[in-house]
Amino acid sequence: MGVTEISRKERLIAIATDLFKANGYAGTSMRDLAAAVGIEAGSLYSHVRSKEEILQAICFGMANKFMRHLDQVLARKDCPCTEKLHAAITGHVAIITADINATSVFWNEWKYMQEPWLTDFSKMQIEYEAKFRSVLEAGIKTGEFCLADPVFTTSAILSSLNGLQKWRTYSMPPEDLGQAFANLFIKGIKT
Amino acid sequence: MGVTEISRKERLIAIATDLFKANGYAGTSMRDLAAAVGIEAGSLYSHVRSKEEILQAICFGMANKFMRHLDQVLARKDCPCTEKLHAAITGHVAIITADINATSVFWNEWKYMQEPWLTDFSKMQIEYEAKFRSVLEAGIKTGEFCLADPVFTTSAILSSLNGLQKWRTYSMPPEDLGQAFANLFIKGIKT
DNA sequence: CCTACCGATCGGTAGG
DNA sequence: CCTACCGATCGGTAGG
Repeated sequence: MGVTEISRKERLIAIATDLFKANGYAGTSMRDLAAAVGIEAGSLYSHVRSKEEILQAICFGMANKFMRHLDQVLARKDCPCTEKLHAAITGHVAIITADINATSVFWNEWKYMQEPWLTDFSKMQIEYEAKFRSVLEAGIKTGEFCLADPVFTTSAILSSLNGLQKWRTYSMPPEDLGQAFANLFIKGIKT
Repeated sequence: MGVTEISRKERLIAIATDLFKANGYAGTSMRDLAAAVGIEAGSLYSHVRSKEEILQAICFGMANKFMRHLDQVLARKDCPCTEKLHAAITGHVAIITADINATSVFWNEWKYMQEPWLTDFSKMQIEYEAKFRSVLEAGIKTGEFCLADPVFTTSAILSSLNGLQKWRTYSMPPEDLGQAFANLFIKGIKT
């Protein structure tokens, strides 16, 4: 029972993710979702409490993946900042490419959540950016990096990576994208 | 009469731009817009034929601004590619910062347009990216730039710049952002 | 998981 | 630019 319940709910969320990416959260009706799942609209509510609960699951699911990985990178001892930044970038990109549609929802639709989730989510975003920035700041102190404004550069890097969810085509295999981003940005801030 | 008509319609579009940015195209009703403008919902239709016409005006308005500027940059004679790329980046950023909300709609809501606008718009995006990329490719030939994959690098740069519309705060005056982006990316691809 | 339905709201129009 | 309204669709619920 438990297993079936969970997997059906997860299947529902996976289908909703694709629809939210294609048509937006506000542009997707529960009837659209029901049709894609293959049940009647009213039946959705035996799996989820509300439309928004689905959005919350997608957004916080991705936020947790990003945060967990970055925390692992930050915990490394005796690791040059250049290497940490490299790992932070490639890991971030790997999480994106593992689920492009969920990333799109995470990045573009989170604003449709209500309070208190809206505030919690924003805090996570700000916290993530601060942790990411701490790698740049540490690299400036060690002399590995040369950049005037870590706040700016962090935003510029993360904007570029997260923009991946809108790319129409890739010129390389997805698993090579992280390396390409890391090369570009590390060269851009190296001393 | 003509003047008043145009300026009223432009005011309507300006207000719609703010609402579309805040709540999305699908999440903004014509009644929301009417209330913000200060008239009744039905009265909107003496200014615009449909909700989508407003979206078209915003999206193509921005697309044209971006394209016009890039064409000017490409037309420069006896200009090093590094300088052209610098001008392409700072100009693109200047257009974004001049109207952040319109950029957000241009970037996030264009998918809600119907055919044939959808196809026309996509073509413009692809054309813009190709023109932008041609600067990188020319710079490789002259030996100014060193990068393995111009398709990738173009997408990475434009993703970063366009991501500006989601930034919560700036760490510098908006007019300095273009220079900061140009520094980062030119250093990242310089020989 | 379905049927049948709730009140609310949607984009848009007719006629003035 | 307003009033009054159209048919369609929305998120969600009751009862089975």
